[in-house]
Amino acid sequence: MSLQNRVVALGAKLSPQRKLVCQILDRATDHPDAEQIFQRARKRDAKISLATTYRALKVLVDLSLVVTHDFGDSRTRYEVKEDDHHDHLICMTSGKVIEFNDPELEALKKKIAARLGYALESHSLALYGRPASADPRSS
Amino acid sequence: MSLQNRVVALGAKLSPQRKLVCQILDRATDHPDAEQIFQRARKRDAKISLATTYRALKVLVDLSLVVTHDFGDSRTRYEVKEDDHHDHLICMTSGKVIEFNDPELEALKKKIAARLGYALESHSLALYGRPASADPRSS
DNA sequence: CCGGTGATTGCGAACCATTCTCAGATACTA
DNA sequence: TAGTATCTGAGAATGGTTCGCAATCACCGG
Repeated sequence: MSLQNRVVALGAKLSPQRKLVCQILDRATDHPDAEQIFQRARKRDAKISLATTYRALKVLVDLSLVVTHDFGDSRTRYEVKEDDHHDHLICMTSGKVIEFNDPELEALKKKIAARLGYALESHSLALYGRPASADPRSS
Repeated sequence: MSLQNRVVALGAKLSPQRKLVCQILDRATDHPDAEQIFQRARKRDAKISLATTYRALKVLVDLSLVVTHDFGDSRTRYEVKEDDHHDHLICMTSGKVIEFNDPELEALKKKIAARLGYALESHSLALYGRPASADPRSS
């Protein structure tokens, strides 16, 4: 189901601006920050404001339809929350973000929390690395 | 070896202000942010500025003697880098930060990066959970 | 001891991402 | 169609962090 349909399904209002932000996130293959989302939104609605972009993103995050990431720079990245959870590896050479899913890792995180007496609610993980193979400049 | 001695060992200057910041970090058992470190420094040097506190922290981080953490609020936390690496679990009920070391997790992170073709250089991990036992309000 | 050179400091201004304020525009309800 | 609540754009405000600058300090050769 598309992000905007899920917004409606949850009973939230879907203004033209929110719809636009939903569509941009649905189509995004990268992990854009608010400014990038705002710039993309602008191309289809020259009047949309950055504040409204932030407000739409907050609504989506509050509905748990979108998740945020912090990749070490000081900008919050946004991504549609999919059923298959994944974490990220950031290439320190090219800046590229690689998604990965590792069931063993997921299980281990829960296990560690449980061992400490906690029920895991969420987590943030980012791996930072450089290409290991022959060409360290490859992206 | 104390943090300030390590600074000297690396050939960096140790001004009274930097020395003070080093001592505060060495004694800290929590994960203070810059403002907290500044307030603690003030108690022994009423003239020290917040900017100098930030500058001293930057020197220590650049020397890889101190690491930073982001626990989801918008303040950077500082911690002396010890030989034994650990990650953190943040209690969403009390805000308490629990350190843990899990060799299996460390190995897995490296393995995942390697599988993707990367050499792991660093990572950031924070688990967020709530007490799993009888009393969900316990800290 | 003394001046020179470069690093460090305190202060306040500047920055940047994000949030807030507020008045006007919209949308649903009755 | 009026009433009420929500949303929007614009720009000001905020909070953590960094910068610019003049004053100060530390160390060196003489």
